[in-house]
Amino acid sequence: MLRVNKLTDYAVVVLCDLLRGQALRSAADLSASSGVPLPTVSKILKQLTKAEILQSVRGANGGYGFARRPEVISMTEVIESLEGPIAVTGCVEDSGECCALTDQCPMSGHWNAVNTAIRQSLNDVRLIDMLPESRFMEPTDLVGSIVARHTLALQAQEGEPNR
Amino acid sequence: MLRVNKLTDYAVVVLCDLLRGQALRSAADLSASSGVPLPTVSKILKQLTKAEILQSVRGANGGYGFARRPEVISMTEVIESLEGPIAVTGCVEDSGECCALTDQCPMSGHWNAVNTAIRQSLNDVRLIDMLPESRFMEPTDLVGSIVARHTLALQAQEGEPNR
DNA sequence: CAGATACTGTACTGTTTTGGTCCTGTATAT
DNA sequence: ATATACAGGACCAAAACAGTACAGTATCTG
Ligand code: FES
Ligand code: FES
Repeated sequence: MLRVNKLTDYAVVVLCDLLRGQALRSAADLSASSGVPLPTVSKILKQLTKAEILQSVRGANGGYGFARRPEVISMTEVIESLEGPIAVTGCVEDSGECCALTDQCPMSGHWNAVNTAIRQSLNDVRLIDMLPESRFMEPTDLVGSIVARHTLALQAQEGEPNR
Repeated sequence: MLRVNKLTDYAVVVLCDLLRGQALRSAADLSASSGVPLPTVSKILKQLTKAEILQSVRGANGGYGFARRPEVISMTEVIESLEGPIAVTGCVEDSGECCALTDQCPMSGHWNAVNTAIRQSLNDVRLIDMLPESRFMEPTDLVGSIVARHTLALQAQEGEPNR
């Protein structure tokens, strides 16, 4: 049904959890507060880190935090980091394979239309759009406050507001 | 990777095949000309018929044809007919279930944002957009000619240009 | 009416993907 | 040193999927 992985689902839960709270939270901590079992949370966090959505700090008092300001993170990135490039079929370019009927296939690459359509719309949904505003203050202040808290807490280290 | 079923993939191939050719084609015929094995094609056609995208005629000289003019068929319909309602997670309304963490879930239903985003963009892609124009004439004439051929061939029977 | 054609519905099975867990290794703080 | 935490990868059970098969029904041809 055009489903997103369960892991991706969890990822958003965890990320939202991380969005309000200390800048650095351990996997165990996030597991407890989100209800997702530790090994699973761990797996997710590792992948998000590799995708440079999160950053990690090892050792005692270590944990995970956002690698950049959360409001620049789109759902495309979150989804792609958990399940690889968005490619509705094998026939979409840069996804290697083509379907078994390559030769006679009447529409080489036309799935791209569908694909880019989806990707496009996903780009417009940001991670913070998944947050229930109710738990914060006025929507208008929402972004500002999160950013403030996190960018402060993210003990400097960089900026790269890429994209 | 947010993949669509392989069956859905095939469905589009077959539908495109059906888009150029007689109005009524048997499953065997479509199988031969598309390269997709008969039992599989059959399965697909049955589902498309149930979704009222195609219509079927039983008996000798029977077969499948479009149930309505092809240019009003969106990819949303095609996809949904093959894999049920588009619902990226179990948490989307009218898809029954909610994820295991229902109670503490920090964003009840916020996947809806993603969901409608996808559905919206999919609505803008029509089946005929999947056709390789190259096999026809000028893109400008494309829609018109297909429509002409098929509406003629569709031996009247109705109109319902719904949506 | 007989026989052939072609769709309908459903059930079954092998394969692939996914979800979830665990274990070994490495980095950091106290 | 030792405890804390992340990193990476291997592993297995469960679920979803792809593909096939078959018994049933409708319709056309002659
Ligand atoms: S082989 Fe690429 S669309 Fe079918
Ligand atoms: S329980 Fe519905 S979003 Fe998690």
